[in-house]
Amino acid sequence: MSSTNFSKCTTFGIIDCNNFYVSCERVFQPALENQPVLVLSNNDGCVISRCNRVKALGIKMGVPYFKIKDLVQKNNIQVFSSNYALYGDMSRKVMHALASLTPKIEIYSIDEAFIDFSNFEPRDLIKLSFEVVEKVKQWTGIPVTLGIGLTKTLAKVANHTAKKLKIPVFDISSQTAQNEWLPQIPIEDIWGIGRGWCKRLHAMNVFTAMDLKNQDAFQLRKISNLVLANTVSELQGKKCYDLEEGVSPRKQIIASRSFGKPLTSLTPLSQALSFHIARAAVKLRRQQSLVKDLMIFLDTSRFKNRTESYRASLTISLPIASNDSRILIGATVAGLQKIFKEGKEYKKIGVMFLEIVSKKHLQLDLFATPSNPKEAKVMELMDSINQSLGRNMVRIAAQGHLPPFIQTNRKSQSYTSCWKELLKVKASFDKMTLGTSRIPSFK
DNA sequence: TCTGGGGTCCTAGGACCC
DNA sequence: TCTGGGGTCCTAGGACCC
Repeated sequence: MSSTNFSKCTTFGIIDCNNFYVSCERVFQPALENQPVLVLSNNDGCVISRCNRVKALGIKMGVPYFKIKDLVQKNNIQVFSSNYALYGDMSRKVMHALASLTPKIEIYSIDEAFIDFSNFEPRDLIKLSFEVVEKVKQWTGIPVTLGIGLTKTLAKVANHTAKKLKIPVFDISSQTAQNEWLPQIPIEDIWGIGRGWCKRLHAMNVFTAMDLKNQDAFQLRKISNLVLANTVSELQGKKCYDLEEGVSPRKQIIASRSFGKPLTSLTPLSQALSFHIARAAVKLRRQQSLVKDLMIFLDTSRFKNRTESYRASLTISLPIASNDSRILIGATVAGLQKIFKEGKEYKKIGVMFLEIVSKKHLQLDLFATPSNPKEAKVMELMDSINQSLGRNMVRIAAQGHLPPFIQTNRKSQSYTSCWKELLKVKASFDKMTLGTSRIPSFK
């Protein structure tokens, strides 16, 4: 391929933070750098982030913590409850750095972003990629891996390969690289191939990324679905997914939590539900949207037997779409009473905003009274107070006191979101020699 | 004793209409 | 009482992602 042709090719990069939550904890506690570390989900339930040493011990993603406690003790693994405020802030820092170093990015998840690498000469591209990895680490402390390919799916494959090879950058754009590596990648490691498809593809003697690439996307479409056919096309280098810039508003917002200990009576359940509705409403207002239909749900433990288990949900349609926490909470109180059943041990409650509309396109009911603009001001004011003084500083009375239902025993400090918990750095200057490059020691 | 939370997209099938 | 064929829209649920 001539270089003129090459410059017209679309090329994608994907950058992925290594063991993101663990890496965030390590930034603020460098002593953890060479120790085994893992991070747990809400209520310290499951393992959701592991450093390489923990992975090597065979501790799988999503495994319940109580099942590995012995292993943790034996190997002296440092365990953290999740600290989402911290991870969110670190994510913003990483994305900001990335945006300043590359032409165009799409934030794909808390720890991943696609990059538009089109129109680069291969040599420049590799040089830039190494620079990006180095600068992100230098500016944020977070180690990252970068994969490059002709499509998003191939870039993901490249990223996966880089991690396997323990190198910071890997480019799978060339046919040579694809011929060498695709036969070594099992289909379960491909973006978009989950457990269900994996099983069916195995039955068709498709085991590796190369096997899948060699399928006829058109024929496969007839017995599968669009997503799988697109994955095959993308492995063949035919672009199906573009870079999506800007943040698109959520089409659905969910807020729910499991309880540390089961709840049995209506009042605390109602408070917990109000708490989640208020959280979801903040997200709704942030993206300038309103909700028309919402669903509340209630659940006992997933792991109970059938006779004891109970789950129920109720969809509520508002007469006029709203984002006012008071209206949303008010609308659900009666609904919760309807689905609540006495004598059950509830483990989880939550809300889903299903039908979300833009504030600009609000349809008024023929008989509805238009909302008072002063009412909207109340929510604005509440959000701004909570933003500057801390979450939940002002809340709706129905939420009751702060939720006692979430258990986190091993949370690190809120280094980036709470003045009282800023990192304290003590420098001792006694050993420092002026005029040399020696750095003071930090405690 | 102890098992996360938040999203997207697609498809099948039912209801309803002409 | 018997009986066609096609279209749209909506919803629940599945599969996948991080």
